[in-house]
Amino acid sequence: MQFADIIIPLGVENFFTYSVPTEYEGTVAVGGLVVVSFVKNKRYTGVVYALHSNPPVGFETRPIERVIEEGFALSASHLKFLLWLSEYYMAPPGEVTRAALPVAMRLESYTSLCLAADWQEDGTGGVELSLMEREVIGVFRQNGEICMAEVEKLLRRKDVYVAVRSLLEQGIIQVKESVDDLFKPKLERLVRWARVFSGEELGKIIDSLKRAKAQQKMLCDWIMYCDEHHTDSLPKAEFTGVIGNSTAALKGLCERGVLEVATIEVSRLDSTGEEVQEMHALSGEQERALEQVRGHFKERDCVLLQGVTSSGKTEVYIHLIEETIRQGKQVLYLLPEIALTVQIVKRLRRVFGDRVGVYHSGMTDSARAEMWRRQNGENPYPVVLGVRSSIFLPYRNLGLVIIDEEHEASYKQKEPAPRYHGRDAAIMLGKMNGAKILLGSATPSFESYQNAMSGKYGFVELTTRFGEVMMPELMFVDVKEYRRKKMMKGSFTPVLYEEMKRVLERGMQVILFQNRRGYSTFLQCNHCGAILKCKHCDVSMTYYRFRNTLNCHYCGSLRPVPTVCEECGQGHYVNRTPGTERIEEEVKQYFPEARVARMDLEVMSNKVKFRALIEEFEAGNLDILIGTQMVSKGLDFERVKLVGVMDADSLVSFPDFRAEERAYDMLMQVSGRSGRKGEQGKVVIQVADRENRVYRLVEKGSFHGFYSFLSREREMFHYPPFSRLIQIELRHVNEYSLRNAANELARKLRERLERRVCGPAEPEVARVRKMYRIQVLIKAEQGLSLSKLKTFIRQKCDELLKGESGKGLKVYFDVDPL
DNA sequence: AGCACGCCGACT
DNA sequence: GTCGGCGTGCTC
Repeated sequence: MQFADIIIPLGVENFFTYSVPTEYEGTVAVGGLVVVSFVKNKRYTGVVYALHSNPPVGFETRPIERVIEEGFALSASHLKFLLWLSEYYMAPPGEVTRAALPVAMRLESYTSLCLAADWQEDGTGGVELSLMEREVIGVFRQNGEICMAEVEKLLRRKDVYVAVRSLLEQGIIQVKESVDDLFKPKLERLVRWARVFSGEELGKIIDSLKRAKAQQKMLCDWIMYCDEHHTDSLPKAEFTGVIGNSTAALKGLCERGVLEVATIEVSRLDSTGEEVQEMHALSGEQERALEQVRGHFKERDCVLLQGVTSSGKTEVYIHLIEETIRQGKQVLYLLPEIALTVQIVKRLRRVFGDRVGVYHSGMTDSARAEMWRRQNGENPYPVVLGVRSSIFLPYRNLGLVIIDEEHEASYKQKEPAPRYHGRDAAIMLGKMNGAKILLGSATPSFESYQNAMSGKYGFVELTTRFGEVMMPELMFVDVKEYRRKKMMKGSFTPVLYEEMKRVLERGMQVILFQNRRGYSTFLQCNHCGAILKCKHCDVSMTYYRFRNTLNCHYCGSLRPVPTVCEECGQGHYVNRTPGTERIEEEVKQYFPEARVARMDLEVMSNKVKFRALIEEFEAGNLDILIGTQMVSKGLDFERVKLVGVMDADSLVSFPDFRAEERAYDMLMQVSGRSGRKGEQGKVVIQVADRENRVYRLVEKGSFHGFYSFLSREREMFHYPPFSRLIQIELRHVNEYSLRNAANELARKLRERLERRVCGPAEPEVARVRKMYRIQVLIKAEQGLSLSKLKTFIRQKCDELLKGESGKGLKVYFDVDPL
């Protein structure tokens, strides 16, 4: 008898052993996809992890029900890659598999029931049927093939299970498991109103839910969400994320007939029929860069290409892609976010036409499945352009991996698990496939730059902007000074105000950049502008108003707010929290003529609104665009002559050891928006903390200087790239139990890891959906065995979970957190 | 993930 | 007492 260990694509830790029916022996292979029943008669697509002949003890195995053929199997190297990911990021294989297989391929069946074909009305075989049983039969007669939940709904009661069960046993009804074909337009689950409710009705329902607090909360949140987003339905996955993830509450609301989970068909993807054009000729510098990249690839797998904005990195990529596919090999081109880089898709398609496949989260499930199948088949796209999840597609003979904007934090997946880094995973994918890897950025991550400087990666630079585009003029303006002189116009220094006026008078455009601050607030001296930092970690401390204390997000230390400024001894600390809405109001006040628009998260989340706004601005129907981070990326506007950074201090003062690195990047990106062809643009950067070293380093304009200056500190404090970090997050409903558990864990870990253990420290958002969170950070210096370390950590966490303080405790790992 | 089981608090 | 909500554990 043969057995197969199967990975079920759920967040479960273990493998599950199934028996291989004799007719499938030889067909079932490691990496293959199989259909198995798991819990009751629910079916899942699983991945074969191993085949063996050791009968498991302690439970009966169930048979594999079906083997999925037709080119859906994972290759050995694909499976190996997924298992590496699971191991490295301390994520259960099931979780990784769930991320790797498009939803449409993770079929799960809905157990449906119907009347047995051979059953006849009068042929009760002498057995008396109960009233309930007869009612159930009636329902089936009317509705044909339906599932349990529907029987319950139609009969408006929940105790039908016994009757259905009994009917099943008598053979009057039968289970009909329909396993859908993998290609059939797959269905998406949608949460929506069961019917239309009036406000009055909703009020009554909310009142009636007094005893069901979770349901009440969920319903209220849902009503608010619908109002805000002008919608009345939401895919279930999103619903779980945005509204709440209590399945019990959702179920309750469905049973009450308030909401329903409907199954909706989703459509397929389109293809481009664009004319293929010649590649652009490279400039001298680009040609030289390309030559250097080729040279490095002869000896090394990875090359870092650092190119200032508009230096034409993409053109270099295009030439490398062309060479690679000419050799019959595949290319993976990774981007941090597809939405803002439509231009790249266009450029690639202009040269490579239909040889470019695009893969991103905006695609429908079936489209993703189709892409997956195509890549696994005879005629895969030679070039895949996509976001981080593209690493999960099958690759035949990968020759080149390009990771554009490799420093972008959005490469790191946070929720849902697995928490992997798209860049690092892609590097590993490339290595496992013997491909070359090209990392590109204007402001590389310290990790990659360190690798380049140490000689592990090849390093190539592009230092001049392409064409007649000049670098903009940077002006740092001291807000503090004008504030003292009472010369501020709201949030505008006279310098920024005058520059804006000048640009607007010429009919040109302005972008104002206001950093989105997340939840944390920091304290700044109202006299000298100094920002309060932690004494041990060199990150700004987070201010908690209700406790009036300062908390270090990294080492966990707490301290009261000093009454006078520790730097100048004169001013006192004030809370800083600006916002884009206020800036908009001020603009309207000071520039009543100007046409203003705000681009924030709301606009960003709506594709139609976003595109409309960009078009308006491009067409010159808007004069001023106010935005957060997003305006710093990918958007090129001809007529923008001025970029104003409202409050650069908020970039620098994030409670994070990477804050300065990110601030540097953002200032560079923002500057890149100003002044395109011919004319030099201006960037006005308003700062209070004028002495901050980041500004000095930005002014000097040398990335290398910036890196060498800050990397010494990173090394001293044992931060990446000189150490690896593993973050352990504990969650619990009870704050005290959580603290106890965290302290116990930290103590256990310290027994062996000693000073490598930091914390427990409270995260910025200390409570999420009723769960308190706390984090323990492990710093592993170079040379320490990561796999041994992870085993040790996991072992200690398991001990904790099994012990007294493990009740109700949840443990999450984040390897290489950002 | 989703289902059964069991605890606990409200209500006849 | 009993009913129903909500947290916990398990699934081959």
